[in-house]
Amino acid sequence: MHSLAEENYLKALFSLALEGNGEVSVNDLSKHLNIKMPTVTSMMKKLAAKELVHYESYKPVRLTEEGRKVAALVIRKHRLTEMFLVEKMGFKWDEVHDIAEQIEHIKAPGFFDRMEELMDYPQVDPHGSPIPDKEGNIKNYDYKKLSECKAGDTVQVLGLNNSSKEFLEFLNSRGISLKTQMEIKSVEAFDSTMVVSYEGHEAENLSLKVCERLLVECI
Amino acid sequence: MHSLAEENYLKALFSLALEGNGEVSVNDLSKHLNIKMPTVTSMMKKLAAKELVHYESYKPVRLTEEGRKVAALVIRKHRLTEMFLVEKMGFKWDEVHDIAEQIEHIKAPGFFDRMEELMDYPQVDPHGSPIPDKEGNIKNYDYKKLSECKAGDTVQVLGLNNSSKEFLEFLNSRGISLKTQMEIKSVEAFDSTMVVSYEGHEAENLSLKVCERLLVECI
DNA sequence: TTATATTGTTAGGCGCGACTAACAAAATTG
DNA sequence: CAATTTTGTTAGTCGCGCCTAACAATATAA
Repeated sequence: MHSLAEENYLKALFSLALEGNGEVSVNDLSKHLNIKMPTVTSMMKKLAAKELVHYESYKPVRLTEEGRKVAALVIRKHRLTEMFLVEKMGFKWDEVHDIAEQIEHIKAPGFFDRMEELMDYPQVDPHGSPIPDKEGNIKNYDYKKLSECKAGDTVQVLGLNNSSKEFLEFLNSRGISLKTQMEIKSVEAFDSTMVVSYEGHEAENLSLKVCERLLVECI
Repeated sequence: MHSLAEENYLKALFSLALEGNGEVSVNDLSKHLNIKMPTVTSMMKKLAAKELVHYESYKPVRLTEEGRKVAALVIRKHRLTEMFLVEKMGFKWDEVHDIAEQIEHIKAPGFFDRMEELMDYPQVDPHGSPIPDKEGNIKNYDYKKLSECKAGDTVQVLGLNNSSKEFLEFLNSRGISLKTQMEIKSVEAFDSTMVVSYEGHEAENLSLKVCERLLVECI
């Protein structure tokens, strides 16, 4: 079995790999986890010895197939938990991350399988991120960023790029959630700010930073 | 905050104290936790420094008021979790211990409070043990052991003394659960074995070992 | 292309929570 | 009460996962 620390490194590698081309620098890992570089280096050696990562000195790190699977299974537990907390326990989407962060390390596959069953096999978590299956396979939706759409498009919010507490609170304050449908009224040429309208909001300004974090589908 | 190891020591102290007079020997702790004595000694020093136990060399250990409270709050989390797993997630009473053993260390009071609310403030866990309140107070039911009853008594099972997997499986095999009502047909003078009858079981033999572990109320 | 900045590694240390070996105190018992 | 057994402590070690200080490699810029 893998330690809590190992699981966190694998999870970090998984998500950083998604943002880039699959290769992750020790530095990025260090910053992402808030752990000093020498510690990261030595953990990379350990994970390499366990064949969970490909690692050579001074080269970026890649997950092995096995490492990717382990990471995906932790992420599965995280996302099932988040969904369960929202769907079955009445938490808000901005309250679930920290709890899920702890529960994802519980060693009891049946517990998570039971959650899944009780929710009738959800495909995504409360932030629109896909839930890996028991084998660690992830269905890859490729949503557009809202920022890639153009004036006149009508879109539906289906996911978030980076669901920090601050971003979720911003969305709450604007009444935006998953499934919200919006029409792009205009895009400011200078700074890419968008004016959008949706249920109860006639003309809301969304900065580029926001538009890049909203994942949508044109409808 | 207290480490996982510390919480486990406190929990062990709490339950061993209940079995005796409140004093627990290093040896008992060591055996109960499956941790060698020197390790226990040094943890006692650490807990004493944190004022969670009263400890002097070569003397038995007692929880302080604060230590008792911390232990009770961990037990609260354990028992709420067990109840939630059974009531809301459909697990059997003999499946929940190991999962609860892990979840009890989650640091997220709101999570457990929400469980409690969803279950409408249960008073006992699936094995009949009382659930401490948020302040760590435990309501003390003093049930009788079945072994203390006599032929002719009619009793209701309300709790278990020591709910090991093996004992729970034994009870399952005999169709005995919480709330089961039984009449004591006879008590064998030689070895205290009881013959009891209950729903669907005309004459079941229960050894002294079993009768000492069944907590009942005469009705 | 050399100087500088950034990134990564090595070496050594630390606290935690476990361990063994050796010894000391207390309890039991002959 | 003395011998023995049981219980408890001290001293020292170990792996884990973190750290800092110092140095080395690579990348960037002058």
